[in-house]
Amino acid sequence: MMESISQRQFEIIEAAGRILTRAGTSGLTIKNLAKEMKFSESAIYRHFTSKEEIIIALLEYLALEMDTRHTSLLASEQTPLDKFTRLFRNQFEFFKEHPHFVVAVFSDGLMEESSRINDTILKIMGVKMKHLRPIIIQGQSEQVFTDAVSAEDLIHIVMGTFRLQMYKWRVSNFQFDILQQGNKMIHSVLTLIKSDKR
Amino acid sequence: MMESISQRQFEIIEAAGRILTRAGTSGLTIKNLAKEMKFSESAIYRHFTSKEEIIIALLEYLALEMDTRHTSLLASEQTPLDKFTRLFRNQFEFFKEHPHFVVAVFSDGLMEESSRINDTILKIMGVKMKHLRPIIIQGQSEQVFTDAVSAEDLIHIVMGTFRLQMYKWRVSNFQFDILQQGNKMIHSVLTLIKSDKR
DNA sequence: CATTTGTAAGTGAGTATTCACTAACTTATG
DNA sequence: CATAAGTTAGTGAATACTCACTTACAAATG
Repeated sequence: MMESISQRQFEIIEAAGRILTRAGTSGLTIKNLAKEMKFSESAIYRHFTSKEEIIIALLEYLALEMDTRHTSLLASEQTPLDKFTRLFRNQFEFFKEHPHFVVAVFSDGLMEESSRINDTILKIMGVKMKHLRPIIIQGQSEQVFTDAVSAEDLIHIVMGTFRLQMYKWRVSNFQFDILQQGNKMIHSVLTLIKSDKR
Repeated sequence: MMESISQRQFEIIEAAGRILTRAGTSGLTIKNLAKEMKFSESAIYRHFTSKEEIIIALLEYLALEMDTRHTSLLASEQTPLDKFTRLFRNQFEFFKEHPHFVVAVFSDGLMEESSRINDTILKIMGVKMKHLRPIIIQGQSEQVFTDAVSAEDLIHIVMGTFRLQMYKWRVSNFQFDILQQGNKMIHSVLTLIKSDKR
């Protein structure tokens, strides 16, 4: 694990992000990264021991950022419905600002061989679920969400819907407005999982 | 497009499938493919002009196979509920028999290099939706599925749930029983989209 | 204060390896 | 014997990564 990150390291993962957005996972090479940083390939290795470490730093940063973001977002007293809507709106806003994370997280092509990278991606999904789960459970106990389906299954359905939305956005090359489409989709899911269908 | 496929070509895409299952998209190289076929690399090129053609042949085969499979499956007169359940059970059974297709279809690793491959993957998703859509619409008009949410959004939610199930199966290295888990999940989705939640 | 020593962050020219793909030749088969 | 299907032995391009060396600046020391 990387304890904390230097300024230069941060610049590098930002550059990596820009490359991911522009050229996808296969475009993320040390050569391109060096070009983006406007220095030589070998200089990259002054700041990271391997390419894998760069990707993991990028993903770890996302996980941390997402966790703190959601924690502060959900701190206040609100109805489960509000929290639910806020959580996803916040996600869509974040990914709209940083589309390269969509490429990173929703691409399995990113170093299949590395189980560490896969684990970090799963960790990110875990962070999201960590915040979603209490909302769902609270909603169910307050009878605002249906309990005809288990909380875990509700989470699965909601996450699956979200992920597919991201996938569609990505394959469209970020052409449509993810905020509008995403919120529309979340509203539909919400309609489904509410106790009464109104 | 490939009109029809020779016996040898079929053997090659089968071998490609085995490699995908075992080693993922990054393991699918001409060298590995040749080894799997027990002949030299160059012999592959007697049967396909490029690696891209092999992948496309694999995906086209899946699309065709899936289309005919579903067409015959859904021919008989049945309730939308039956059709829905059958459609997905059939899918899970198919992927259980041919897990490499999960790797191929749900990996973006294959995608980036070639827009043709990307298009073929989208085509496969399209085939699935082609069969799902009339079921949903019929179900809505018969009041068995809710119409509080549009058919397109229902399709999205159902497809997203399915895809996430496949993703989980894949990252678990096909460890759990996809038939059991999948059917359980489909039952949950069905509970949600039914007009009355029973 | 002047000089030595240490270090962080660069450079450019390599390394070995892997990749998809090809040319020329041989063998098997109908 | 003509063609289909295989082989050996390459190609150039790309990959992640390493090497010896340099520059700029900071800290330690006589």
